[in-house]
Amino acid sequence: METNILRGAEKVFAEFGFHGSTMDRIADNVGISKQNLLYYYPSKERLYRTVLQNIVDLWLERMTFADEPSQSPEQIIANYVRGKLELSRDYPTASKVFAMEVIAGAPIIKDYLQTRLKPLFDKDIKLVRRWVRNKQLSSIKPEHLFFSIWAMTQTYADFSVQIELMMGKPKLEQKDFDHATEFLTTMILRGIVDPK
Amino acid sequence: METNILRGAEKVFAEFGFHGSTMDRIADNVGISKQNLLYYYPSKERLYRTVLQNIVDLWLERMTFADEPSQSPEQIIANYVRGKLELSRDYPTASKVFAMEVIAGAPIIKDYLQTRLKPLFDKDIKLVRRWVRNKQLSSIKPEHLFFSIWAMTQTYADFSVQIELMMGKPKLEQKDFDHATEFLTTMILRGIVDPK
Amino acid sequence: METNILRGAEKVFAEFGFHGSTMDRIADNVGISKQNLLYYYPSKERLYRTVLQNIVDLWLERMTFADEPSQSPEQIIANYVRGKLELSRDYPTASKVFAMEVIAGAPIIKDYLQTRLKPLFDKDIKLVRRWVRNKQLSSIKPEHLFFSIWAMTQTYADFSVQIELMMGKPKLEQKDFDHATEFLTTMILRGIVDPK
Amino acid sequence: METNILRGAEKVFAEFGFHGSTMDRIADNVGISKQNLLYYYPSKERLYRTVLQNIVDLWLERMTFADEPSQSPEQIIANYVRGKLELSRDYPTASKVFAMEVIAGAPIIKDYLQTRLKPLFDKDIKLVRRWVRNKQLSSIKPEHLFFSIWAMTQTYADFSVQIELMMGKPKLEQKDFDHATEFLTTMILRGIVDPK
DNA sequence: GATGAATGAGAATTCATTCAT
DNA sequence: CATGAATGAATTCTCATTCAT
Repeated sequence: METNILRGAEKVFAEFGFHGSTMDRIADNVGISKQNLLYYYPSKERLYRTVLQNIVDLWLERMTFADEPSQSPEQIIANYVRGKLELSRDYPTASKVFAMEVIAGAPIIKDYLQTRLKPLFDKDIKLVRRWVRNKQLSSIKPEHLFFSIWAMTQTYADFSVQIELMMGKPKLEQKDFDHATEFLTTMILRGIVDPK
Repeated sequence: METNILRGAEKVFAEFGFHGSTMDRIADNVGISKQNLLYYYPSKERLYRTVLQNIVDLWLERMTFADEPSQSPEQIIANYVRGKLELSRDYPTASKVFAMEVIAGAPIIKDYLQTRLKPLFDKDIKLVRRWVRNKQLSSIKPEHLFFSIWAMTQTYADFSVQIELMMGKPKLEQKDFDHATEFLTTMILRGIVDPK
Repeated sequence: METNILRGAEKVFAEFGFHGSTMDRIADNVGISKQNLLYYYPSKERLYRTVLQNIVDLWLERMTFADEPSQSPEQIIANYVRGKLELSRDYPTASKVFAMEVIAGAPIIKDYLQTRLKPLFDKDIKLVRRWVRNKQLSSIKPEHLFFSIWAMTQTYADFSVQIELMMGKPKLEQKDFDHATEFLTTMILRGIVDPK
Repeated sequence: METNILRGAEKVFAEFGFHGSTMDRIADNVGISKQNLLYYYPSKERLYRTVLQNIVDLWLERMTFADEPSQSPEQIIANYVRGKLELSRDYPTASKVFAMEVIAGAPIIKDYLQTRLKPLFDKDIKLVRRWVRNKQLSSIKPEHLFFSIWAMTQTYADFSVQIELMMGKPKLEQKDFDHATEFLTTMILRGIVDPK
């Protein structure tokens, strides 16, 4: 039941934002009464926090490099992009809720990002810097590489409506994600690795 | 006065979303009374639509290539990226309002995007296709190029809080936008132009 | 168990009044679950009535003179005052619940007071009148004697917070009740008995 | 309007206590809409505090001796009792609200009593002590004199229902207050002044 | 233009109570 | 006896909006 609720709530939060979502609508969406919803989550904010927490946990796990020392920078980055795109494909509403929270100034998860994401980010930055020093990558600012990858991959979830509109189709298909993967990995890798 | 109101409203809408923004807060932000605000804009939705309209106009103008037949693809794309980044730097709240609207499913501006942006987008796509055909660009899917550029440039406005957190600074500076410009243009161009 | 519940409920009712008391809080106070509380008392009003019933029974028993024909008026009145003060000392929360009920207009116990207390009161009034006729007491209105005694003795329970505040101590002690007894009996008896 | 509201609210608070009073009922009582009530007092607690504040101000003013150095202790005390009884007669609902607040532990006005009433009380206590030392009064504990007078005079407001029930009349009349005044002043003065 | 007063339509909670197990 | 789940009926409070001045 709790899982059902969280799924339904996530969908509503993604569409209406925190303030625009009503407990009534969420309850409807889950198929229970508003009071029963409040039985499980004693307040809207608590429910939102729980939804957000789950999302952030899922997110953090994939916002940093998998530690695979045996792989080349190219392989690691390609895998990373692929993983992020899969996340956008499989959890689009989660991505939207996360996006809205951050755009609105991350009032709830600021601390969490600071204490949890930042250290992992710093570690990854160092790794990319080493690759640059070793001439495995061209001379780039690693921070911006990450901001770009995050943006480009998450946009397929967050801005899906715009993308669908531009593509002239009602829903993104697997094929589109394949193309995105192909495009992004190719562009990024060619863009940041010096030609031999 | 109207301009003042729109500026204030935009800021509030960016932070709280449509539903989370109250006429009271907007009025406060502008420095007038709620009733006076309603004198200028007879309803909250009307105010929101006006804000959004202004944003979209600004946006559309820059979401497509400037028509400069004398320039090379590289120059056009580089200018485009630069322009989009300037927009993010100069109108971050506008960008956020636009982003929230689109993430929420573009309930208000869907039609507008369909009728106004889509044709321009199609035209640009054709242009890029021609460049590809002429081997001026490598063999890429043009749609994804646009989605990526939009995402990467707008992220400096929309996700500024996250970026600032990761950079460990309270506010993005001109220098950061310079680095972003440098990084993005370099990566994109190297990424989509075959080495000679 | 029932006794435990009644004790806990009385405490809560005394602090929050009928409307301000929740079954949850009472259950908490007793150390059982709300549903279990409802197993013993099927409704909040039923519980309140029971609490009140017990209090009123205790009260009525002491709101009238003990029938001791062998004693002098002075002795009877002194004993009465003493007894009422002991009641305030030993059952302060009961007194408070009773007080709140009466102040609020006695919606529940009006009938009970009418049918049970009134006759006893009338009997006592007659007795005091006889004493007055016999010159054992000075010429007073007996009703007001009772209202005064009730008020003065119950105030040590009902207004204990104010009294403690004025006395500058966290809790009334036995000594304070001794002083009150001494003061009240002396003042009352000197006040209503003609000096010889 | 504000005065109307406060009067109506006082009546409702006196009958139902803070928790039992609803904004709806108060609004009804005043003859305005609930929302309009909230326009004037933005929350129930704020309204209650205001009502209580007014009452306490009225109360404090009369809970201590008027400073009349020219008068004898007997005169001062008699006037004091008279004044308190008038207060009970003229502001019975105010008295009830005050009583309920104190009985419930004075959650709101504890501080106020501590900082405002206590100093005045201490001053009066000292004055009575001097009278005792000067043999103008018999050897009594002054604190208890005050607690008793407060209780005896306020009971005609707070416990009016019980008193009316015992007197067998629907409402206390001026005559009853005259009798109470007569009874109380006589009993108290004879009770605390040594016969000459 | 500007502002005080008023209100209808929600929305989040609270809480007593019921039901099934 | 005890407890998790569920709900109807309030109740407080918010907020856009209207109206009169």
